[in-house]
Amino acid sequence: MDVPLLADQKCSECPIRHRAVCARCDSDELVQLDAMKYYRTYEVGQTITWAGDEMGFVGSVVRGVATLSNTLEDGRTQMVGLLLPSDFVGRPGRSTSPYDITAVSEVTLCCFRRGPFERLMATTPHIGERLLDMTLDELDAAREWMLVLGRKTAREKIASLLTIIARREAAIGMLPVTGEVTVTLPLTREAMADYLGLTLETVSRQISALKRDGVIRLEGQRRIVVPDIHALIAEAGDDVDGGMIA
Amino acid sequence: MDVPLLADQKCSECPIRHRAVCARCDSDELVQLDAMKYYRTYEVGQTITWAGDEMGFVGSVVRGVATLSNTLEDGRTQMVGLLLPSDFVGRPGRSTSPYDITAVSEVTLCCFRRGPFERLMATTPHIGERLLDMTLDELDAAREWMLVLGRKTAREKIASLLTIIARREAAIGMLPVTGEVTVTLPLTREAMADYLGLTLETVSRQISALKRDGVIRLEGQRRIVVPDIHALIAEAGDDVDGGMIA
DNA sequence: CGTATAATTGATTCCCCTCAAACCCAGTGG
DNA sequence: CCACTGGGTTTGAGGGGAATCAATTATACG
Repeated sequence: MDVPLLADQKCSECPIRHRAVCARCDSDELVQLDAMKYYRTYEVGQTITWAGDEMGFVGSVVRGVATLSNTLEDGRTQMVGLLLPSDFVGRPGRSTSPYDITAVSEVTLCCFRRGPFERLMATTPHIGERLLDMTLDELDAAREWMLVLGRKTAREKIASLLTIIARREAAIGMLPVTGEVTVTLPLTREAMADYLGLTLETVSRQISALKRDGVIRLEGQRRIVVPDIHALIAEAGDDVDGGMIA
Repeated sequence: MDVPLLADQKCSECPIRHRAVCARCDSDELVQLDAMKYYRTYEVGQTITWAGDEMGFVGSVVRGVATLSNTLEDGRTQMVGLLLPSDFVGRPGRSTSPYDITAVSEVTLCCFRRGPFERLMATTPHIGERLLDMTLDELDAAREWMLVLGRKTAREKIASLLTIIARREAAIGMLPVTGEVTVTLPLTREAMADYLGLTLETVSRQISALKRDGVIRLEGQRRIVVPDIHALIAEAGDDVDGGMIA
């Protein structure tokens, strides 16, 4: 790994310090969090928690990508969330997750035991306020995704996913996103299909079609080069772009 | 109308007192809310706000049903939320809604001007806490709906919608839901289609099919009788029922 | 009764799923 | 060095479920 060991990292030097649930905490509050936090790391493919299982902690994704997904009895699964660095895991006041949570790359979580965290929340409005904002953002994202799932064609779905990942990579890395963009897919074709409500074959076919039409180029199978981000956004069929991408 | 006029209703006697954003407020806080609240009523079909427009207030649905929906340039629309009594409208800290909000029945809102409400939130943790809980519940509901949109067949989608409405009516009315249940649809076929990511023709066909198969009966076109709620739940294809229905 | 809106039903088309085979590539071990 | 493996991916052939286009029927309302 080319990242420093996180075992003893101070909150003040944390890479997600200004975006995570602790973003608005002052230095006193940070000291308290610092004292109660601990890190956990998950391998590629490892399950962080199964739907319905007890989860003794909540926390933030520090590094890596995890997914939330729902499954029907007969095995059909739908991904309902993509957790990137700074996203919050778990729900205060509830000890189980209604979703399977899975690491799709190596993931590091900054964890807090549920009880102490809830007690801290009760006395530290900054945390609850930040969590409310983050939750409202996630709700907006979930609702935007409902439009993708319910009304978009397979081609538009693929373009939407690539656009979203480009946006989020831009937001995290603070990179200006204009002209030629390279997106590194954190997901397999199957995971993309589960996110988009498609089959993996259809995902593969549509990616090939976008490549054939010159909208994207592939470098290996996880790197996608987008020569003109606006052409991709147009393929997504959205009304107006969200403003994150110039 | 068979409901009393709400113009001067006291919060303490409000029908949604114990479920809305004000649920945890003590009597002092309630006095403050009482002083700043005002009611607005919308006709059937009236738009409460267009996506992107300024909205000077937030509030709670007191009576009636409203919908949140997203629309693409070419007119495809996807409903992303159903607002029933006690649901919150608007977002603190943001002056526009990303969705169209429409009254599908006559709707009464209990409104608060944005500024005063946000100031009250800053000093009254009970409100923010309740709003966080409500938002987390809505996020769960949105994610559950993503599974419906992404992975269920048309027939399962219809059954899922009927199940959800039955659940929510039960929760609001505090009625025990067992055996034969009657669901009053607040939505037209087209609105159902927009919620389910289908066309109105497919909605109609699947309702006819469920009727033909004895899973439901129609009384008029808005009342649906479910002889055996468990048979309907089975049609929805869900893994395990949510526990609200015995 | 006549009009408008909502709902049902039918005929046909097409997009995506299903089933199936081949391919690519990295890792492993003979 | 190369065959062997296995996961991930691509591509093909065919079928099915929902969309589309179109007509008819019900319901509400003046």
